[in-house]
Amino acid sequence: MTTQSSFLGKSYEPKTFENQRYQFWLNEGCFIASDENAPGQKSYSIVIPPPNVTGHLHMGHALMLTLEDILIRWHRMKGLNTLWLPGTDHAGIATQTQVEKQIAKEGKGPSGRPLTRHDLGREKFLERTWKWKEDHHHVITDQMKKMGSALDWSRERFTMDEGLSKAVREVFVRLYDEKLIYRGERIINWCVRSQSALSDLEVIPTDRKGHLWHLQYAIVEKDGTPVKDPATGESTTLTIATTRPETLLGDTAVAVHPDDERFTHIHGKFAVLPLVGRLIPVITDSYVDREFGTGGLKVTPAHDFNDYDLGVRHQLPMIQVMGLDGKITSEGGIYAGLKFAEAREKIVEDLKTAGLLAKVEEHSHKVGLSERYGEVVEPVLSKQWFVKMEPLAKPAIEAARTGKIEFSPKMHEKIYYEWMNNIRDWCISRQLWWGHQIPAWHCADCEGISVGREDPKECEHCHSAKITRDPDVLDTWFSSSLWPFSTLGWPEKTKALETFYPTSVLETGSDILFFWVARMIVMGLHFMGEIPFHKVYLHSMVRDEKGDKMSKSKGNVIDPLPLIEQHGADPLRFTLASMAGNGRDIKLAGDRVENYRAFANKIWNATKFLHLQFDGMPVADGADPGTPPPPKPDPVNEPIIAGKADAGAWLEANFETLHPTNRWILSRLQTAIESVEHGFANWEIDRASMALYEFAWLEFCDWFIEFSKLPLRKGGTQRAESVITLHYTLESLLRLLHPIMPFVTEELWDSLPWRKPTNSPARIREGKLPVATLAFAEFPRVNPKFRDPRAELEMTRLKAVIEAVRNFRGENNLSPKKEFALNVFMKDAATREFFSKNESDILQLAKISAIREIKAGESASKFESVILLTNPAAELRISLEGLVDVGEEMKRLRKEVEKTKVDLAHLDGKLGKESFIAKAPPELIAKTKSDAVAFRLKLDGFEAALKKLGAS
RNA sequence: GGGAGCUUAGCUCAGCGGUAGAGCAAUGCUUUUACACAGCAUCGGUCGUAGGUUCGAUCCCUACAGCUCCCACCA
Repeated sequence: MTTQSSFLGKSYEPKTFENQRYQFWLNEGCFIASDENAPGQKSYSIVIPPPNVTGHLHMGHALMLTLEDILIRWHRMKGLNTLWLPGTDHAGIATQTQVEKQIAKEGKGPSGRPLTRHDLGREKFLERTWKWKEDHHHVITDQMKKMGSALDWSRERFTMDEGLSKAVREVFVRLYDEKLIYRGERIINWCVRSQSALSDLEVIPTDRKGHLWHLQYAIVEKDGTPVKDPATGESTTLTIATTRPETLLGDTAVAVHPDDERFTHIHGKFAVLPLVGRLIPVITDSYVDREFGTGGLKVTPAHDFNDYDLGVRHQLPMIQVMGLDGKITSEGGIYAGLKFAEAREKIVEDLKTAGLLAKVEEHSHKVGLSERYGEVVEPVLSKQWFVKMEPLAKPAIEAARTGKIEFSPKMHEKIYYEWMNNIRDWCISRQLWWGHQIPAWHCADCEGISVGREDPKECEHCHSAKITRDPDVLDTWFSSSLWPFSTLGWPEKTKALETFYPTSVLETGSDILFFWVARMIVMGLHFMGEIPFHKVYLHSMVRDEKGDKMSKSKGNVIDPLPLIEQHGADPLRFTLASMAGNGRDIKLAGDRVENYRAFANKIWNATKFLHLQFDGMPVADGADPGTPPPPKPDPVNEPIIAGKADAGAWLEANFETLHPTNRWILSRLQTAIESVEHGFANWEIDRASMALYEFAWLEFCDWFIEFSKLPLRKGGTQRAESVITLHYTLESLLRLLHPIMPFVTEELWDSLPWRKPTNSPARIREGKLPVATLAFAEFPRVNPKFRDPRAELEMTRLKAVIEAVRNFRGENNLSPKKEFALNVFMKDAATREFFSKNESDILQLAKISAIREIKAGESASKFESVILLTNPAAELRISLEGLVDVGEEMKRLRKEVEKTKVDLAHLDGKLGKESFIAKAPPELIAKTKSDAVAFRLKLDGFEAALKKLGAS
């Protein structure tokens, strides 16, 4: 035997229960969704944005996990067949790099250099990477569990597992057959560091300080004779400004604007390529900006996206001078073999020597850096695989336009359109090993390509057996784009797909709108014929307290794990939930988490307070959480709730006769439920959080519990009523809070004497008994019967009286121990009734020794202070003798007078304006008038009191 | 170059047409048997600047300034 109050520790100590609670949920299968909905049941599903399989939990993950878990737990409590599908991403470059680093540490290759993946060979390297994946996979998944995420782990997927690989292959083959995937030689972004192509999105244009070198090109006729300048008769030269002089090796033209009169005489002529001596044509194109630089442009089709377009337009040769290895190719003549940076130096030097460098300017321009490594990415000409996006994008744009997919915050929809309307083909091949190898075989004989669901034995065009598989793998985002349906079993027609596709919501960081969200919409529509999700919720980036991006190099990374360790997962979750506002960046400061830890502690202690009311009650020790606890004898409330186990039903039945404070808190609870419901439903989770915080702390703890102490002490019916209200409200509050703070609410709820076990359809199907958990307890619903405006008004009045006295006490620095009597002049019968009814509460909470009514004309003392209330209509008079220094009190009164005067002047100002009277709405005028009357009365009262004190 | 967002108390942010709000911080008083991870009270703001619309503007409109982000091919 033990007592209820010893059930809970002294204060909130999350470490003592978080892991056990999570384990309990897992053991009981609380997060497992059913492949089929129960009769009449709806489904709700979210697929997780899969974190990098070898990654670590960062604040972005923590935010994502919190927000999605809130939606998931909320819907599960509302009775939906709820699936949150977990999984991880193979993250091509990131993972491969980590394994390469490990290999490099292990030893030296034959040339004495650190080992590379090439020393191991593709097969061995992939084996190593799989092992690395197996070894590290648990790190991130364990960390996700620490956050409390209610994920259905029985359905966990990995982008390279068998099923998903099958889906990837199926998609590739179909798109290839539909001619939506093609292979072509294009200019692409080449990352020398990773030796791979990158998509446009993986290149970050970054401001770099550089130079603008002005090069001089001699203009000649086709036969090499110099062209004379018509004005001067001198040999013509064209000066061209460039930020990348080394690319001149690959120049195949120079261009000027067709209407640029400065250059009319050189149209159709040729330029002598400096240092190289090659003759290249002068072309005209309106793309050239006359204002920039010298008005002349050098054209390097193989190494610049714009020049590539120009090259295509004018059918220029494309000379690849920058090699994939980061060195100048043999096309670069004497510069061959130099690294790009070295070549630039040498070329500038040589230009100077040759007198072809007109001038050098400082210049700031954009350089493409690799998203992954921050190193310069070079545009080069290369054969790659592409997805033709335009036809695929059309239905995806339509889906948003017709409202089938909604974006929140709204502004992201615009960004989505902007990108989708100007979409470019997606380069999907990567020269890596870790990933889905492209299912295409090249024939050595006919050069044909064979693509198929099964590995071919021979070329499908010429039947030659000399075929080799394309070595490239697919962009990681290719498999991610299939995630909403590949994870549910596609291309098989599974029950899970039928039940959970389209998913309900896609929630992720706004930074991967294009990388991921847009592409999922495209793929979902194309392959499922249906949108992949109904709503897109995009959260903002988490930054440090100064608003700076968190980065390892800056050292300002706030790691969620130590915060969980220190304060618990719930406070971290509450912090993130309360800051996930309107789409602006989240500035996270550690002390916020501390603050919400205090909140958790507050709830903890409120629950302990409730337990105190049951103190001494016998309960079974070590109750098995898996079985419903036996009904507990309840000596306190048995007489009242006899036969009725449901506190809510009892309160509803007896609502009319409840004490106003009880009716008040029940009424306020309905408002809280409404706010939470609205917040959760409308992607305003911060508001839902704040509403709960305020209800729990300010209304329930600060006022209701304080009010309840008196009846609890009194015993009898009053006590029973309070206990039941207290229990009911707290129990509802815990259910309301559960989606945001699952651990502490479950721990506390499980300690309650009257908790009811519940069950889920998935568990029922397995024949499992109900279990005591909030995981699928019913989420509170507004009960209109508990709405009570009269009780709320009564409480507002009561609070006004108590606050007025506390205010007086506070401003005069009076100790709460110092009790004094309150003389009250009551203006009407209703007020008189109010004071007599609430006397004990006022005495208790305002620390008053007695309330005495003073009749009209009667004055208690000269030394008294006056506090005027309009609601209830009363004057509180407090005798100052032996209590407060008269001078101090006069100061306070003068302050009040000043304040009231300002308020009054403002109102009078309004009322004195004819235009206001003529045009403002009548209700407002009436209210302003009555306010003015009240303020004038107040002012008179204060002035009279002041006068009296002054006279004494 | 185009676009979006932001600018409210020392800090982080709500409010978005009728006399400015919260939390934290600061200050004072309290160890009152849920909680000092607490209670009560106080201090603190010409709501970025300048115009306009309106009886009335933090809220709507215009311009400007500062910050942030996204997109884009200025060599």
